[in-house]
Amino acid sequence: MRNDNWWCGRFRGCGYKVTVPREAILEVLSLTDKHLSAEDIYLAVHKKYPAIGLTTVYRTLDILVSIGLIYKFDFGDGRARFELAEDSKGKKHHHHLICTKCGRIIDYTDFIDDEFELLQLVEKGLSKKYNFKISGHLIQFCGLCDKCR
Amino acid sequence: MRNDNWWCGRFRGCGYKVTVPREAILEVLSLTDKHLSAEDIYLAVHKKYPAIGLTTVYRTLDILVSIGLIYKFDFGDGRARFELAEDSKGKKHHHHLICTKCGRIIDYTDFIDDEFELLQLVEKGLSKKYNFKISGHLIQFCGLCDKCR
DNA sequence: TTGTTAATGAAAACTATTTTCATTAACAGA
DNA sequence: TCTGTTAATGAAAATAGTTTTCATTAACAA
Ligand SMILES: [Mn+2]
Ligand SMILES: [Mn+2]
Ligand SMILES: [Zn+2]
Ligand SMILES: [Zn+2]
Repeated sequence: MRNDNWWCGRFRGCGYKVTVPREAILEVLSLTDKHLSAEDIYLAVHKKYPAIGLTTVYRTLDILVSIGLIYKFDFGDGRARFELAEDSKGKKHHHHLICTKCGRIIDYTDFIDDEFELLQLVEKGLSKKYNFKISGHLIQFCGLCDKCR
Repeated sequence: MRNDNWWCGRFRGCGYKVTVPREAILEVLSLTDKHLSAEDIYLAVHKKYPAIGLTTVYRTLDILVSIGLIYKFDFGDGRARFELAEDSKGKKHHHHLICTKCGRIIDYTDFIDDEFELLQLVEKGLSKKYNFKISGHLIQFCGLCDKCR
């Protein structure tokens, strides 16, 4: 049992082994506030561990999404982007503001309480009406940022 | 001036010619309530006009998105999906409920007024705080549909 | 320490989408 | 209606993100 990072428990609990690539990938994600693509992560990880392959990055990201440690987003630039889920560290639940010109992403938490209140109401209503088990939501605004408008 | 469909005006007004492929693609989109992929549209159009190519479908969809006649969505299945914008015909503004297991998409308009009210508030606040010119929003819920839960 | 088996990396495959380029058709003006 | 200009088109090739294959390696339970 090499390491006792906070994620090892969740990882082993789901039947996955704790490996060097997996730890390296999670470290990269936990040290940034950006929304990284698989290749971004590969390049960052590559600096410290040049032997880790892009395939492993993709595979690990799939697992991390499936066990809820990270979120996967599509911001319309043709590649998936990832960010650590909020429950673990100091991360707060937030939504996104996307510049359609330069691709800049802003995390915002303003009005999140008002949004949460409405989300509760809507989720409840929808799950009853459509007999849906709702597990998540996506809210984002798009437009032009201060530099692009 | 061959045709006088409602979209011809908008089309010519933006400097685009009205062509057989463009009309065929818009017809397919206006006759369905589904969320079609480029290939879906290509196949549908192909039945009536076998000469129309997939490339033209992609090109036309790009234009239609850029002039606001259709919306482009990513529902996580690896291909873009399209649907007619609401302002033109009997279409109402709506949001989406997505089954993560079978991929089913449900258009819902329930609570849309409450959502709209909040969106107004949030858009106003965000555009002031971040000096963003907001042009659109995306709201969707994901979970398991009645058949998959 | 060892055996089992999941995890890995390189290369190839896959797939949605875009680009290239020669040909065709829309339509403004005559 | 006819014609010239030029945007639009379709086939094929290229691109790029992601997934699959398969032989090798490493995690970890015993
Ligand atoms: Mn974020
Ligand atoms: Mn819809
Ligand atoms: Zn911008
Ligand atoms: Zn379903």
